[in-house]
Amino acid sequence: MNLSQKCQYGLRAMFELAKRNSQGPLSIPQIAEAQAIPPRFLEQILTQLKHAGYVESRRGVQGGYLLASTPYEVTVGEIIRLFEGPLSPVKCLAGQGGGDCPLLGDCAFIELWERAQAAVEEVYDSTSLQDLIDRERAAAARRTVNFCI
Amino acid sequence: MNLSQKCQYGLRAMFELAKRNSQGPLSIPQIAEAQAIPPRFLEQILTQLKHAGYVESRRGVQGGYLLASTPYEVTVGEIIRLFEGPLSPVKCLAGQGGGDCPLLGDCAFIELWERAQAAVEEVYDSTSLQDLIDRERAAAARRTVNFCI
DNA sequence: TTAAATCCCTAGTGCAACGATCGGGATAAT
DNA sequence: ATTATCCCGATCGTTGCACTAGGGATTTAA
Repeated sequence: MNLSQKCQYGLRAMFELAKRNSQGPLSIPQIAEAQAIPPRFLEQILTQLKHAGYVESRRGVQGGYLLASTPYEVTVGEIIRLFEGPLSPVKCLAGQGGGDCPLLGDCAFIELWERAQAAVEEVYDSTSLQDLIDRERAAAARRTVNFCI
Repeated sequence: MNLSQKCQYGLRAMFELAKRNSQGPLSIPQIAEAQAIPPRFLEQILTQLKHAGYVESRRGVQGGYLLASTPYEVTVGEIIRLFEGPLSPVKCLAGQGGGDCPLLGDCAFIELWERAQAAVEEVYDSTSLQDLIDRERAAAARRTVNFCI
């Protein structure tokens, strides 16, 4: 069920990069401050995102990180899988070897786990970074209207 | 995402009690063997299930544990919540106090987490122990047919 | 050419949760 | 009285998580 802090930081970093996609590279301190992430920890997270091909980096003065693709192309599901592995509630689904389940074969729960996994995958895989940006804007607009009323 | 081993053991124990509901109390060794659960660990788990009101116990010779209600009345969702707490992917949804999220209020992700939580809740809360028993029987029947063919 | 800003890599650390075990006590049936 | 069972509290080893630290490599700018 639970997503790790690292995964959430990773998503927030990607979100920040997506929001300010046109401003050139964002440095670690910039992202860290905007999204309240410990900077040295963020460094590790960005390295991981880079190795997986989701961001690019520029070194030296004025350097930083950039999205490797557009916010429309990246889904939340991909990022979560990068940090958490398969989105399955139990190990025996995750590992293709079946893990070490002693009830292999006639487990009454497998179908249940598969359905739960499919349900969250539907949500996460159908949401792109751009969707998050759009929703944030919509929420901000709603807040403004409420404030006026 | 992941359910703890303890939670899975708890579900399997409940499932075993449900399957053999009419046979009188099941002892810890009986359940442990049938479901491949370390006996001393199972003891703790059954205690937890008892305190929460899901099972009853009989002491002494011929004692053991019984389901406190019918397999139709208990959902998988309840049991999972007993061991794992709220079915939310992030802390800030789980704690009614909002946890310690520094972005409280204008977080672009909240709606996403709510949707993911609702998706798994739909699956887990709509499955009773009896459903699991029925599905296991159906799966066994399917295997028999395949074997005959 | 030097200096500053930035990313890059490899450890290492403290803590809490998890999975499991242990010892010994209470209770009930025979 | 004996035995089978549950009951309770403590403990223990491992692992993963969240985070910190130190020192190096590049690139731009002055």
